[in-house]
Amino acid sequence: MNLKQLSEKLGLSQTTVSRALNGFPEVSESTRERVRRAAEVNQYRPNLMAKSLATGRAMAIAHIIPVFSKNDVVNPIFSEFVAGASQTYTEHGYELILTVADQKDEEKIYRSLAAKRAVDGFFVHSPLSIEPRLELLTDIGLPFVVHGRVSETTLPYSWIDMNNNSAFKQATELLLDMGHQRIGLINGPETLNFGELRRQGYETALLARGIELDSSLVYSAALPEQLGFNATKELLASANPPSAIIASSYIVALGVRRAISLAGLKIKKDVSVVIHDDVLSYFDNGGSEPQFTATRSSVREAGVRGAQMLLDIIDEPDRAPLTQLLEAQLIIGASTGPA
Amino acid sequence: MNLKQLSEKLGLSQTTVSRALNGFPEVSESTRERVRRAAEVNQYRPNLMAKSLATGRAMAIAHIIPVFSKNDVVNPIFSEFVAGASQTYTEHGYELILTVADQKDEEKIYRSLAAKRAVDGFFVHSPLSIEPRLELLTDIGLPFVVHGRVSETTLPYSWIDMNNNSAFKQATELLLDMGHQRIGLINGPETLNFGELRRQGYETALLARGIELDSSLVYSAALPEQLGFNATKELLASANPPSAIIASSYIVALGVRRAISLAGLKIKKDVSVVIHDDVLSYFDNGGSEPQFTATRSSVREAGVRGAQMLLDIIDEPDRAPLTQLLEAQLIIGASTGPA
DNA sequence: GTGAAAGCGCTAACAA
DNA sequence: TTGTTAGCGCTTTCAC
Repeated sequence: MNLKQLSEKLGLSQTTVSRALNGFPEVSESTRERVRRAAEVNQYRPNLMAKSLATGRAMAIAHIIPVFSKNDVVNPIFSEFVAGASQTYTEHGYELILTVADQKDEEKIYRSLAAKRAVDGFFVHSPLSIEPRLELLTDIGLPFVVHGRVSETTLPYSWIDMNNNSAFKQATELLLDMGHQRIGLINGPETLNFGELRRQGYETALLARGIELDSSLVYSAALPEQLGFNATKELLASANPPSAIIASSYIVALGVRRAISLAGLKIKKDVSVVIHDDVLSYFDNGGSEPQFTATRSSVREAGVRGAQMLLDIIDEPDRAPLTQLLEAQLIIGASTGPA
Repeated sequence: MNLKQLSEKLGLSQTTVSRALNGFPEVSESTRERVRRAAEVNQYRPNLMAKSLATGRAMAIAHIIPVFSKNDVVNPIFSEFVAGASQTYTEHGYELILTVADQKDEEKIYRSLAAKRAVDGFFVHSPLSIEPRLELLTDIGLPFVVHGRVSETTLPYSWIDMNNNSAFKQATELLLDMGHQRIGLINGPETLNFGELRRQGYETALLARGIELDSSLVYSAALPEQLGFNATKELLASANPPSAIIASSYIVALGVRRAISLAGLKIKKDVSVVIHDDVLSYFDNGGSEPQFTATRSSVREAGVRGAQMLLDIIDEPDRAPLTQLLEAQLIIGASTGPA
């Protein structure tokens, strides 16, 4: 059933029916009600393409997830973030267009989506510290929000991010408070902004206590599961092994656990920091439950809020860039001191 | 730049330009080349909405991911599957519309997307053993492919799935061959088809060796990480604990590992079965690398192929339903016998 | 408060 | 081989 058929059935013009359904003020309440009811009964849904063509709004947002190599695993936090965003879009009548693209194809994809008029805005994931997409998107001219931040730029842009720096600072401080002096860090790639910030937080905390930085305690790379495993194995086998390890992601933590268990060491306590779904610190495990559910739902919440920001920008394109820094929560159990 | 402007620039009609660009045969090669070049130079991209309105094809596929409760974690395998599908769609000029929806809203979403003419087909995820969406989608009439299978139905439908049954049968046989007699199974929800099939595979293997089924060795539920941890703790604490445990998913396996490590047991060998990204069996870990990369990329491949199936069906809607059963690969290290 | 008509940008009969 | 024309289904001026 389309507008024409519905309006004929009602003995009204398309105009009036359209106005009634879209809440225009000049329609009488009685007609509006009659139209509403008929639309309901006949399950009338405006054709999205026709509507978009007429209004110039695609009613869709694109999320572009970059993968950095052919077999790069898609970070599970995207699922949660996107799940949250999807919820917001659905509530506002928008669709979420998802494209998982090799990093080298990204520019083409952004441009193509914009030129085709297929979307009203973009969500940018996995920002680099130096981020060429910022210029690209500013050039394209459609609204966008970055999931994360870009450290080196003078371009204004909107973003939503967890406070990675402070979270890692806190996690490190916590370990220091418990008496640990040698703390390993297995970080994500430091060309990505969050990796840079996390390392900064870690170093800030150590330096504040007068502890010298020891680069042999820090690993940083992609390939997270293997990295976690190998790095931990090396750390534990070294002459002067750390008594605690901070793992920068859920996946890395898997490898850490496996290596610790293999070494015959017992984890006496897990400490989790809620940054996305990442589990940060491993040591002294007394058997407490990691808070995966809680952490996952915090990413989803970030997706909900980020999407809301983007829709706000679309509605009012000339406002100044919006930003949101979400404070990470430390989830900890009782301290038992160093192993 | 739109068609009209481009055609005026070229001194041709819109029709000719359109035909040249869309590969219609009646255009002379010289004009076609001239048009192509101009389109390239001017970065012309047909307006998607206008094109869709004119052709009646949305050039988009919807993937609807159900979540079963508010804080239900989105299974990471979806990321990979969707990543693979995205790749196929991009190559064919389709967009992927992703909606993560509470299960109770699903019907509304399918119907709405179809009624709005926003998509040309659906991908159905997380099928139940008894699946109401099958009837719904048959009623809606748009092409669809199920990621997984539905056991109880007479409706014809297309699907792509891993052979869960045979994979779990093989995994169980492998453990049996190594001398294990008491084998735990921590399964996903058995109302979901894959859970049902996995249990069947496990039981088939045991029965074939004349081993009696012991329901106290089998757990089945959602909440995978906690389930894995709690179930393993119980299993290990029981009077007659298993010497090997089959974990039905990556997330469950996390919990299993944690519980094993806490119990002071050493995992001597991991056995992984490549079904999506799931890690199935835990015991006797000698330190071999789990093949996460390989397993993840196999899900992605399933996404690539599944999307291709759906596009094929869209191109030729009257063909019989297509199906693909992908055989799971066992990835194992050397056997060391029971713990 | 309601309607007629033009137009969004493209495709596809039908003509030439 | 190319062009003319009529839609696709909706929104939006403009007129009544």
